[in-house]
Amino acid sequence: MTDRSHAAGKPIRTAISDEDGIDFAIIELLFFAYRDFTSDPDQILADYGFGRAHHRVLHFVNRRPGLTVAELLDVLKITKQSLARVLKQLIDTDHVVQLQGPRDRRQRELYPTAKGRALALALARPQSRRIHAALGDSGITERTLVERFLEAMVNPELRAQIDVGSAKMSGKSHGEH
Amino acid sequence: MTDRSHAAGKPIRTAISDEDGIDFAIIELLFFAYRDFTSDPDQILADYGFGRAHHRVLHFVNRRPGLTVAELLDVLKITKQSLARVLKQLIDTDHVVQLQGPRDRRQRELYPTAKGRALALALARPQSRRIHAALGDSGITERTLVERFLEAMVNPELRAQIDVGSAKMSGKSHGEH
DNA sequence: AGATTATGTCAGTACTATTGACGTAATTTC
DNA sequence: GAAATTACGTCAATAGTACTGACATAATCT
Repeated sequence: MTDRSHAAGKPIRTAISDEDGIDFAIIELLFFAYRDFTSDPDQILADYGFGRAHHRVLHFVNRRPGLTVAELLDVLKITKQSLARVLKQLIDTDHVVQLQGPRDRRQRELYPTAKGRALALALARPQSRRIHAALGDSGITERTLVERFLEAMVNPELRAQIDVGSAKMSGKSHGEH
Repeated sequence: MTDRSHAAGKPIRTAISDEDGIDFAIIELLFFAYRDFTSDPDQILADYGFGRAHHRVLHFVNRRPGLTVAELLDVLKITKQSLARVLKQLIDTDHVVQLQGPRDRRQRELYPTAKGRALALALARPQSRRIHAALGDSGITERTLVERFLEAMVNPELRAQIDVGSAKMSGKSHGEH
């Protein structure tokens, strides 16, 4: 099994480090940080028979109540078919409700129920605790620094999807002007 | 379809914000940042018929040449069966080679080939560019701040897996003393 | 009336992951 | 030296999340 016949390449024994100025340290840290960050809610979700997809839908429905199916697809960057099953389960279990769009009756505006809001909060709580602990541990007094870095990591053309201050989307939600 | 009969919960129309002091802003930013961060290499991987799992294996084999299968499983937090197919493909395509462990011949030490190293670099390049651009855009002069924050986001008991300075793991690799 | 839009749904597929079971070879323990 | 343990590989079955393509319905726009 260890034979490397048939012209296999020779093993490279030196670790990749900063060749070509690649920032492997932060690349790797992002992997570890995100891995553990998402592991928090995963255990709660398992109790409901839900997965990460449910979490993401629930999160954005709570953050932007009244968003339409099309808007949700755009934020999540998934297809209609992928969303269908997940959204249906959330509606069947009374975490999310659909309302006919007032202006356009074809649209379905999505809203959380009290149950859906409670679950969203329960899922966010351990994640928020982790963030606050991390800010404290790393001695970063200005959380703005982390916010700015993360925002700058997002594709420029997609930054419109973000509402950092949660102020832009208080009254009416989307694309109003 | 918009009937909410059978005792459905009432829609909540106010956006979740900072109730209970939950840090929704950073929670959401982490989602967006990671979504776009991983989208970079995905396109390159598609050309090889590979997925994110291949990328992760390739990354760690390059970062810690000579790690064993068991160590890799521990870092990735997946099962042997999940790794099997992915690793086999990387070996068959001559990106990774296995060598018999010198001390323990049951072990398979994993090393990148020149081909595997080249691919790892190609995958890391756009991610590194994004990170540097983000550090610049956000006006963070000290990259240490971001590193410290991300490291603090990782579960304390798992921080041993990280080698930030890529200095800890130069000569001998893993689990010494 | 006809085209377009928003949504839902069906069929088929792919990738990544899971658990459980079993086999083999090497090492360790007694 | 025999027995137990360890490291790895593999087979079978299953689940969650995603994909493409196609089609249907209702509402709106032209």
